[in-house]
This record gives sequence, structure tokens and C-alpha cells, in this order.
Amino acid sequence: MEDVARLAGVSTATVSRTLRGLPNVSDETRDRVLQAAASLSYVVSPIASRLASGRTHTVGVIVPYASRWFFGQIVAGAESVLREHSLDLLLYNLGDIPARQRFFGALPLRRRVDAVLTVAMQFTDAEIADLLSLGVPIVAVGHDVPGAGCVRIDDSAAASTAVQHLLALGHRRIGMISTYNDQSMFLPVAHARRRAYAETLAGAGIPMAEELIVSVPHGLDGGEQAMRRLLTLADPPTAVFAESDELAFGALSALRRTGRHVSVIGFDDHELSALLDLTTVRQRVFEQGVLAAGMLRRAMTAGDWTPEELLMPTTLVLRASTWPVAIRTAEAG
Amino acid sequence: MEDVARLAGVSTATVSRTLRGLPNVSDETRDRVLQAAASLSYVVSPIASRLASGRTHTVGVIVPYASRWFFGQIVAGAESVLREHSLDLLLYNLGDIPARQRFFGALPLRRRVDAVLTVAMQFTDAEIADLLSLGVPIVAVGHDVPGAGCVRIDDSAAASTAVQHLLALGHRRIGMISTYNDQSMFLPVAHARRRAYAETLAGAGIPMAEELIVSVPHGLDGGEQAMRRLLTLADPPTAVFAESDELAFGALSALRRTGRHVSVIGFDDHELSALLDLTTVRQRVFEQGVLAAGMLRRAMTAGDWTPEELLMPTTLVLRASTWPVAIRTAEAG
DNA sequence: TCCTCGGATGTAAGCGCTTGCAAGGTCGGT
DNA sequence: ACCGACCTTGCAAGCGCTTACATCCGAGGA
Repeated sequence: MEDVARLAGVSTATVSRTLRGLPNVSDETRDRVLQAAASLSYVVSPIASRLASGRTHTVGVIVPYASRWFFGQIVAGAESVLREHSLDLLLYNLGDIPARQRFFGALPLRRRVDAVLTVAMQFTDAEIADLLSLGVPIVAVGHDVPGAGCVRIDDSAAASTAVQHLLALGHRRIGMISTYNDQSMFLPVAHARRRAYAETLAGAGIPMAEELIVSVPHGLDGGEQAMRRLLTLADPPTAVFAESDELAFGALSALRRTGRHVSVIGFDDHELSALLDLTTVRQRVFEQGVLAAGMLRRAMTAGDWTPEELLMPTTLVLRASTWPVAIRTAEAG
Repeated sequence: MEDVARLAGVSTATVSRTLRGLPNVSDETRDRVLQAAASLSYVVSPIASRLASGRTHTVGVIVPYASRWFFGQIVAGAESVLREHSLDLLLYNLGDIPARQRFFGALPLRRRVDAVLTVAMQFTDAEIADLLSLGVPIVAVGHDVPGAGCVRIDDSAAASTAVQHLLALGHRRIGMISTYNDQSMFLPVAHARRRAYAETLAGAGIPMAEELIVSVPHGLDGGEQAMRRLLTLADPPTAVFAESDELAFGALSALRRTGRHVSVIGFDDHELSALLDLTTVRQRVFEQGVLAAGMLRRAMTAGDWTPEELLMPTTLVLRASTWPVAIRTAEAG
């Protein structure tokens, strides 16, 4: 930077001001500095600039399972807007217990980020306190964190829509595939969707049948396993609501391999759902990442940001994996 | 840090040395410092430490399409090992031209990273020169970069295996689905696999038929489109080799919707391939990310690193999407 | 004409660490 | 008892920027 200053015949302070686009630099000086910088192909050291200014220009992103489709979409969405404003994105994958303990033990985000984005995490109160102690704005996608901004869908209403679709097709014996994770904990969305399932059935006057709710680890295998278990019931369901499309894929696979026929509805509208003709509840995942990042940016810029809440719409997407209860029953019979 | 030093009754230099695990600190002092740091719940500012030491503890990762399954796996694999060594991963998604121009115009990696990981990118010579000018070790996954380390499969041999499988099933009229991107450029793997396809057919004495090679944008839609185009040929193929599983999925979809029967073999062994019963060539993608990150670590640690090259094995995975030519032909006839 | 005011620059003190160098101590060998 | 080698620790100079504050200057206003 000194070299640039010398070449332009000004002080480093002026160079710094120019390069950051501060207003109080005369046009003539500005030109001279920019030209000098260009001719030396000089770029400021972000690290030094961060130390001096105290702003990290980095946002921490916390996800439970980085390689799942849903989280990949969120991260990609957030990345696209952050990159545009040359903010760095630091990804933390907190799927397993060790990773999580390490994270909350050391809290590596401290002095590291200007904001935090968490995606569908189930935090304990202590963990939330730790996060808030960072003193930076937080935005949560897919779940609520007290004191944080929030971008999500109405899980309850959306899940209810799914179940109502099955009810409208005449199904009365409706199963649900739910998930738990390594810690035998349920992610927030799992809770919400299961509750909506139960309430919707209750609302239709259908008695609760515990055996129709199967909880498995997330993923294709989980879905397959769950469907197989449902099929072994004395009175198996005629339709199943899966917490996510990936589970539904597994369920479809089980059905195909066993030759059985059960309506299946998923949740998310995964990019492969159309291919598999899966009826599902669509949510715009990538876009949620975009919006969350935007909110974060606003929070970092405005000093007096108060947490916003954004509710995204969902759509029921009808495909061939669900049908009126009479049809296949007749076939099967 | 000063506070910790005062509490432990030592200098900041000793605190720094202790906290970084340098050897020349007495056990007694070490304990005292660690305890002081713990009681103040102090953590070093990575930014300051980076400025002072000149090492960024960050690796830049460049991918063309962050949200595709393949790249997601690589990034997740790399992240897992980098995180373990508390190295940061900075992701750059260079899919479209503007992003790419911005990247190589500003070269934001300068003074920013200690190493670079590039995944399946097609760089121009100028771009490679820019990258090398960063003066940090580079490792490429899925393609070669002169002067850089490399983790990849033998695309040529693997693609050849796929085609040979079709040949062994008696197919003689074999199509190929290849891809190009926004810039109408072919990624390195596309080149390699197409060449292997051509050479393998030539080796079997089968004359080249230009119309059997279809190039489309990557993805399900591309695959579907490509297969539809192949089906309109006067003499359509009895088998098709798709450059990736996602293309193959699209192809299968086209087949199902048109009711036609064509053997399809993919490439990658995507997590959904088993579900769709797709015959494919398996490569261990996540692991390539892991290995590449390991190589990067070695390169950053050892001062005298010379680029290594790692060749990963591939496996032919037989499923139900390919069959002897006679069978369906008879059926169709 | 003198004074005030605001904009354009320069000065220099950090930001919170790392690290070369030097100082002080310990210990074994002679 | 003395010396050199080695280990532990402290000192202080940066790392490359940002920014509060001081300075300078020309333009208006009285």
C-alpha cells in the first residue's frame, strides 16, 4: 500500500480511503490512486484490513448435514448472495456429536464472523446462549431461535396440506415416516410435521394409531426400512406421508421391490421427485438461502437491526405416487 | 492475550507459544497459562494471528457447479478433513461467465489462502497462470493442472469399461450422452469420456456414427432431451452410455415416458442410482475430496512439496438398466 | 479584509497477535 | 569452580491495514 501511496504521491490513508470508496477524496486524487494501484496490480490484504477495522466480512453457516440436498441448496443460495457482496462464508457441519461438542467447546466463531446463519438445527438452550454470546446477528432457516431472524415455511400448514390431500383421496389409514438423528434427537421440522400429521388426522376424526408412525434415520435407506416396517403391519396403511422426499424415495423403492401399492407423498420437491413421479409439497429451498443471506446482510449493515421473520409459501405438487384409495384397493383385492 | 499473560504471570510471547503448542515451554508454565486462558475463556483472534504469521489457514476451493451432487460430495469430503485441522474452506462457485470473469479479474484469492483446490474445472492457460501466480500449492480433482497435484480416476479406462460392458451384452449401436456448459465448453471429463467411447467402439471394429453422440447441458433435463433425440433417429441405439448418472436418470425418464426400451449405463454411482436400478461405473467421490484435502495439507506443511498424483479405482456396478441386446429387441419385435 | 467553516489530506496510534533476538538459568563436563 | 550448551522466557519490532485527530486550504459571510 505504501508503494501505491508513493506512486500516487499521497499518503497511505488516502489510498485506503480511495480503495474503499469513501466519499471525501477528490476526483483527481482518486483517479491517480486507482491508476497507481492498477499499475502495481495491488490488492488490499483482507486480513490486515479485518484486523484494523474489526469487521471480519465473514458469515458462519451452521448445518447439521452438509451433503444432503436440502442443505446443499440453502448453502448454495446463501453463497450466491454473500459472494456478490464479497462476504466470506464459513461452513460448519455439526452432524455428529463430536463435531458439535468441539464446536460449542471452542466456539471457533468467536472473533471470526460478523453474522451467523443456522439451518434446521435443534439447539439446546445452552447452545443458543453460546451463539447469542457471540454478539452478532443470527438468522435461522427452517427453525426458530429466540432472538434471531428467521426464514422458513409454515411446516405445520404444509404438512397438514399433505395429509389433507391423502384424506381427500379417501385414505383413512395413513402412515407417517419421520426421522431422528444420531443423537436420537428430532430436528425441529420433524417435530412440526409429525404434530401436524397427528392433528390433521384427529381433525378428520381418525383415531391415532401409534404403529403408523415410524421413525428412522434420514435418507433413502431409512425410507425403505420404514416402508417395509409399515408393510408388515397386520393392517398396513393405504397411504404414507414422508417427512422428506428422500425418505419417500426409499419408500417407493421398498414398494417396488415388494410389489405392493401404497400412495406416497413427500415433502420438499427434490430435483429428482419429478423423475420418480412423487407427489409432494414443494418449498423453494435455494431461495430461502438467498433470502436468509439477504436478511443477514441487512442485519450486518444496519446497526439497529431487529430480527425479521419471513414465511415462504409452499405448493402441493400432484404427481402419480398418490391415488384415490379405492383404485389400488380394488386392484389388490 | 495480555490479560491472560498477566494472570499467568508471564509475557504475551509465552502465552502465544503455549497456546500454539510450541515445544519450548516448561510444563509448569504451560499449565498456568492454559488455566488462565480457560478461566478467562480466552481464544486467540485468528485474524490477528494470521496477519502476524502470514499464514491464512484457509484453502480456496473452486468448483463450477456447487449444487451438483458430485461437487457437493467433494466439498463435503474436503471440508471434513480441513475442519479437523481447523483450516477454513473458502468456496468459489465459478459456473457462469460473470462469476468467472470477476474471479480472474480480481483474483480474490490473493493474500487470502495457503492452498487451492480446484474441482473438474476447464481452465485456460491464462487462468492457470493466474492461479499459479498465487504462489501456493494447488491440487486438482478430476482433471489435470500442470504444476498442481491431482486426485482423479482414470476416466478413459472407466468410460471404456462402461462401453465394453455394453459391447459384451451384444450391443453394436451404442449412443453416448455428453455435456457442454454455458460457455459451450466441455469439461475435461466430458472430453475424456467421449474419447474413450469413440476409441472403444473403434477398437471393436464399430464404425463411428456422429448422430449417436448427443451433447446437452448437464442435468436431468439434458438427459431426457438427449434420449428423446436419440430415439428419433431412423436407426436408434439399443444402448446408451451417459456421461453421468444424472444424465442417465433423465434418459431413463424419457424411456419410461415414451415406453421405449434402451439399455442405459451411467457414470458415478449417484446415491439414487441404486433406487433407479441404474447400471453405472462407481467412483468414490467423497473420498476423493478427503484425499485431495489431505494432499493439500501435506503441501502446506512441507515446504518442499512436489505435486503428487493419485489415481482412484472405479468399479462397474451391474444393475437392471442394461441387458443383452437380443432380449428387448425380441420383445420389441 | 478577517474569520469561520467544511472538505481534502496527512500523521500516527493502534488492531492482536508472532517471532527473531537476547537475556537469564540450569546442568554436565572438566 | 568455570565454561559452554541448551532450555525457558521476555523484549520489542513488526504484520498491513484503518481511523481519530490534526492540519491545511480555499470559499463565503460579516
